[in-house]
Amino acid sequence: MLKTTIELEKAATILKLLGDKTRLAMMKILDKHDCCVCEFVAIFKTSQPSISQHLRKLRDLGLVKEERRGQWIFYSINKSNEYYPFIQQILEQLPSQDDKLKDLEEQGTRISCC
Amino acid sequence: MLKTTIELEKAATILKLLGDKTRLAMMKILDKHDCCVCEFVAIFKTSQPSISQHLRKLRDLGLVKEERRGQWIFYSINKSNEYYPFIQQILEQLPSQDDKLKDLEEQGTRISCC
DNA sequence: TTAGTATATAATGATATGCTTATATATACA
DNA sequence: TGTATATATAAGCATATCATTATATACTAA
Repeated sequence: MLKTTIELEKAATILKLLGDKTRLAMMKILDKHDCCVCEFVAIFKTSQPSISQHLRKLRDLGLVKEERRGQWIFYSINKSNEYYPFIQQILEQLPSQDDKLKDLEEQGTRISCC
Repeated sequence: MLKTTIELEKAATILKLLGDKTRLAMMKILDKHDCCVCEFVAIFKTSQPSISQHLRKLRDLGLVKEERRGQWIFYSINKSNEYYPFIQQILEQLPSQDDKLKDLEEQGTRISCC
């Protein structure tokens, strides 16, 4: 168990952000693998702008980082964020979302860009 | 670390519920002490209906239980809820809210009903 | 029974959220 | 340069959320 505590209001802000199934699944996936936007678009049944908007919210709080690699923009968990330990403890309790990525690989979608 | 995992959609629902500073503080307080509604009304700067509505949401998901004691209705954490371990790990990382209760005692407000 | 206290619920309104469509920007490549 | 691809942003809309005020219900005690 972690000893550190986190200010309650800040915790509420983070939990609210994680309290959306798309963002929560994104964070769970990102905790293990970097991903580009097109992968998320393929994984979740929603539009590209919707994915971008979710990522922006996560980025605005510093929970994820973005990095351009050529044509693509890869997102990764920001492990140096001061709230990462708090978030990680939550993510650890969630089932792996690797099956979602695996489905993409089988479809060949993941290989197309990443 | 807990071994159990929790369905992702259910986790998102719970996190969304906890993603409100009033409800999150309530849960943190309830994790240590039972409380009646009038205490919460005194602690938080909001109306009694607002408090009741927050408690209803927590109750609807089975996160808290209510118990009438005469004129008052006491709320307590529902430790037998299947998601309690998940919630507890989150609450553990938050700072104690005992100061809020202490303030009430000093004002004499807590003693009035509880 | 009546008055007072504690709590819940209903109705309403302001603001937030999350999606969609349309468009802008940046890169890759022929 | 022109076209295609990847991503971000803007605008608009439907729905959700959270507070407030008003009212209903339940219990207590005179």
